[in-house]
Amino acid sequence: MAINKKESFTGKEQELSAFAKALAHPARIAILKILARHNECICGDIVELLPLAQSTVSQHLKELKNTGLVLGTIDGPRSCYCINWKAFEKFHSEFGNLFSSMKIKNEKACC
Amino acid sequence: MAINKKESFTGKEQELSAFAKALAHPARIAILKILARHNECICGDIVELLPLAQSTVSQHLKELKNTGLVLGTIDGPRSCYCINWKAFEKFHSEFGNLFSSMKIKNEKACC
DNA sequence: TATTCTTATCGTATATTTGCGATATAAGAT
DNA sequence: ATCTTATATCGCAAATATACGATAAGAATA
Repeated sequence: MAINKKESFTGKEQELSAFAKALAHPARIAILKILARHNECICGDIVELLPLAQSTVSQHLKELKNTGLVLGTIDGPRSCYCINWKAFEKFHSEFGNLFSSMKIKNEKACC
Repeated sequence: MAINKKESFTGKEQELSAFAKALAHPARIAILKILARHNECICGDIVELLPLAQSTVSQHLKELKNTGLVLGTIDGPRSCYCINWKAFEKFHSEFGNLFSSMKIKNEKACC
């Protein structure tokens, strides 16, 4: 029970769902927006802009880093994060592909 | 602890993350693709196309229905599902807005 | 060296998700 | 009326996600 069946799906489906999962929490969307807004890389200032504890924010950042949407480097005593635009672009275009490939077949609701 | 902090974020952030969550599992992406591929509404044939039990597929369909991406009607003894193109379009454009609004500010990675 | 500041990680509690089998429900067929 | 067929829901187990405080680790500073 509750065995992970995710591997039974195609690579693209797994990839897309992993991307979507990264955005599946408002805090992570907020973090991405903050990172985009501040041109320079922001570190712990993110914590001050969010209603979450420092450890929680760090966890969300780790998830975004794991999916590749965010890059991080250590800058002296602090950590510097920023958006990985390349991965972001890939995500965007793959979603566009999914949407348009779906629409090719059908456009009419039947229910 | 583990109190739900999702309400602390903006409506748009919550909405977008809810949409993303709907796509955050490969099975649900596969279901959407199946629904798009078959022009007419497909019911339990989805179960045969997926490596999941009937009850599990029904649950995923319910989630897609709850987020509004899928419509369902009862058609005699069977259920008929199809994509809610209107909601789908909204999702698509809102994601596009997020992406482009982020890119306006910055385009250069700094890490 | 001791202190402080920043961030990551650990441990823990709770909530949610995923998945299945069993059962209920509802309509058509016998 | 009973049986079959299709689907939804219930109940449960296991896995993951969310959130926090406490602590560790690493670098700059006193």
